[in-house]
Amino acid sequence: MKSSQLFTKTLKDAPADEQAKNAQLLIRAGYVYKVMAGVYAYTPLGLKVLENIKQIVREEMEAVDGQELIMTNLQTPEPWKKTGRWSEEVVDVWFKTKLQDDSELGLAWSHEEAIMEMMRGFVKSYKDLPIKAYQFQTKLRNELRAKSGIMRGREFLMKDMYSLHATEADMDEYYDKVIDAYKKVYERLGLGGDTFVTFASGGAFTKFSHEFQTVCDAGEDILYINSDKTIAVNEEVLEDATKEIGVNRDELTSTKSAEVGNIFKFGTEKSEQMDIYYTAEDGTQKPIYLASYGIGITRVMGVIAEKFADDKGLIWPESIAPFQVYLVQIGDTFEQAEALYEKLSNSGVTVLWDDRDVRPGEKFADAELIGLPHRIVVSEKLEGQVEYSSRTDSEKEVLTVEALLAKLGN
RNA sequence: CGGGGUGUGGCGCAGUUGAUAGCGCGCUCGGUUUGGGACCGAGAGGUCGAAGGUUUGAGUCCUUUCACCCCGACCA
Repeated sequence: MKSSQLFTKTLKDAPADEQAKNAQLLIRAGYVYKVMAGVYAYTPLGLKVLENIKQIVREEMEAVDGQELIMTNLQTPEPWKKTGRWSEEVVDVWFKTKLQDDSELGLAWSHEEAIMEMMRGFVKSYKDLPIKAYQFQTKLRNELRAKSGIMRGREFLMKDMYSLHATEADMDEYYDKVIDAYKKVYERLGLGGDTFVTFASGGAFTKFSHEFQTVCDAGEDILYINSDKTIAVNEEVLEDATKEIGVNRDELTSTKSAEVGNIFKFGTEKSEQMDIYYTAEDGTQKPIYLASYGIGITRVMGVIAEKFADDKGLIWPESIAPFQVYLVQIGDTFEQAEALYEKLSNSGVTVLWDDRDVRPGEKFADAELIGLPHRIVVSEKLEGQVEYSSRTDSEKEVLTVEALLAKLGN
């Protein structure tokens, strides 16, 4: 894509009403547009990042037999009334509205009840289980206070998967498989080394649920980690968890972290509350075991923006960058740039070609702000060769086009 | 929801003791430039978050209200 075709413009100054680093950089570079507190639009560059994150998550969910679907944002109250979660005392983030005939609706903040209601008609027999279904959906939550840019919004994109099982053992086994799948996701997102599976507070029916916490200064949680990084505990449950696993609190060091995933065993609670049963092999009616698995897609994007940025701008991991290469065209080199653009595109390398009629300094500054992994310069000075540098290492090398292609792995 | 702060062109800001708005960036046109956000000249663009009030006169004072940011509480 050519830079001249992007409708977004980069900004030298961040808006004064944003403090969070992720929001400042994402707005300055043209990835997001703020509509109101906690509500952001994703412009073409930002959408590409989201789609790349989604694709990684999608592949790993498919690898554990997840089936993708999409549920609705408008929800009927009945299923939520059965589980008690329509009550604003129980769930205080509901956006509620009404149809013209005055009947009530809720705007989706989660989908456990919704998917169970849907499954009522599909799960009749033990032969129908297990079921693993996931979606990417916009969640709407009327948070008292939105903050930290796109890391805690009132409208955000989430991957939520639900698994339904005939037995607890089957649920437990699958739950552990999803933990491994999640680890692969964070690994591929470049967060592997800094992301921990932690004990977290859960409902009465599971002593602990698990969170995936990524070390991040902008996070809202405090994580306690041991020296060889094999144990990480959320401060919320520090007392109980240290007792449970028998570690001494003094052996743990604390760090700020952001919750990038949350998995949860509901067990048969929803099934029983909603009166949804399957027929077992022996002909009896039995409740369904439910577990849910969330990853905040937009939050992950915010965490990555925060963690990897430097004083010049964003730094995207190769796996989710909107384009692989920022092509800086200097001087009267349009045809050379075009040929290189074609060549790279044909070999599967995505390129943002800065074809604008602006001075080189501005292009270099924008290359850094936008944060693509690789920068290539085409200039008359280079006499047909190209200059390569990576976003994380300012050392430049002059290469032939062939050598460049080899370097980019083609 | 409690506390603190801020709202002036797209963005960042200035407007002293009240006299109907100014700077930088960006934008348009012309020219000179062209490897690290150039320079010269000429322009366009705001009624000062909103409503009400005081006053001959309000961006500046008063009241109400809305929005945004930060801290806290909350986050099933």
